Amino acid sequence: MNKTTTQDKILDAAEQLFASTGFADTSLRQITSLAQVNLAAVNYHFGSKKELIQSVLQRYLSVLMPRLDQEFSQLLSSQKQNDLTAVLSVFIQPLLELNKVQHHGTRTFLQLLGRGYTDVQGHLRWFFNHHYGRTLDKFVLLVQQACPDLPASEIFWRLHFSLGTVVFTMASNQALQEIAAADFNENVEIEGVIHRLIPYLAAGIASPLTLSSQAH
Amino acid sequence: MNKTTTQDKILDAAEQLFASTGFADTSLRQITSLAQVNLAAVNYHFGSKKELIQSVLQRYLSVLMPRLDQEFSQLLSSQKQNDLTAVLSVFIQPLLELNKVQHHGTRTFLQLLGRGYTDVQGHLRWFFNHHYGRTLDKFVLLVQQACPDLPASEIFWRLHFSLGTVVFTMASNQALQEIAAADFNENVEIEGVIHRLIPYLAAGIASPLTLSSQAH
DNA sequence: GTACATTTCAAACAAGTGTTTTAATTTAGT
DNA sequence: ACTAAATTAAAACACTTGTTTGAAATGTAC
Repeated sequence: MNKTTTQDKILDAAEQLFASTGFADTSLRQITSLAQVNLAAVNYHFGSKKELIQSVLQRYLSVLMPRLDQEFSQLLSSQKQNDLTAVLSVFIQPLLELNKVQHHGTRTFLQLLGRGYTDVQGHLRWFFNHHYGRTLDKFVLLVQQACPDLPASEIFWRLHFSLGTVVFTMASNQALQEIAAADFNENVEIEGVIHRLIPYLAAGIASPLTLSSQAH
Repeated sequence: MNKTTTQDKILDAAEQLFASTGFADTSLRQITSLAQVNLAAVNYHFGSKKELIQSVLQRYLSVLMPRLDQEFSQLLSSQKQNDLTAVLSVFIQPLLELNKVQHHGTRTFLQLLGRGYTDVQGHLRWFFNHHYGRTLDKFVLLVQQACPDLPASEIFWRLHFSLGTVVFTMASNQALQEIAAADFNENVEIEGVIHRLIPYLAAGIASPLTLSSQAH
């Protein structure tokens, strides 16, 4: 048979357009046109555009987040002192395994994540925290254990700095890849970007407290 | 007298709405309504929404960029070896002086910068590079001098990581400030955020090359 | 094969967008 | 004060958006 349902055709087309153009700048007509499906099918199967967006993200999050949660728990229960690079490296494998759920799943998901935080500030942030807040708490705890000298507020800021790095890099991933290819003859896959990110993030998060940063 | 022209009323209202809501999500009717000005005035005085956006940014960039350019040139001509933190710290004073051009000018401009890079990918990027590419080149050169061990391609990636940090932090500045105030009783001004950013960015950019990052 | 529920389809809807038009008004020069 | 230019104003334009409607088509169970 191998028939893909209308729902799946919509999800596939939507995630592709969302990743490359953003949520707000992708119209339902573009999606249904690419999916070769009637316009009304989106509202019939998903209810609204907002719910379609959440469904697209859920396909990845439902695979990724339990996997991450398990890794975090395992690291938390192990007695040995975890250094920051080890904690951050936990993301690598689960992220790369998203390539199993879709062609270029890792790249697509990370781009979607970037779009999710830059395009819409409201309902996606809530959606994510509401569903996966517990998992996130475990990660923060691990970072705090790895950086015992940093006050919680400083960690808060630095983790958001890091979120910005990841989100922005992934949202503009295509443009960056093109520039890197043109200027440096580099052809970096998404895996390469991840491996470049980890040391950068680890160094930033663990940077020593300075007088100027403490004063404010 | 003290009469503010229609153009200025539009610019003031526009920058305020653009900063808090983004360029795409702010309509001309919102702007003209807040400015208490006729809708057609935008097209009459600025031509189009796109040109209005550029004008809003220009008010700040025309002050900031020549100032930065001068600082960069000075640092380049000085013979002593500049360390990365010193190079990054060059931004602080010129940025804070934007408070002279407008109330909360620094915060507003940085938020606009964030919106500029996340909302629209196309014409603002071109606009910025076209007008201020030379200044940017000087900055990149200074960073390369401060990090002689890093290959140019690695610096390229890390500077874009850093751009992401700044842009994302500034775009979501309001939300972050609110969380920090609620969770840590912290009331951090934009100046405080800048002083927290510098050590984080410096550590990330200067982080040592690792085997894993070199392999990809 | 008939009855029922599910899904598809073309069309229209209501609301919002940036922009243009045309006339009225204000401002400035002589 | 008169004329010409610059500005403001209300209205309409052309277009896109997400969503809804009601009829046709398809699938499913008895």
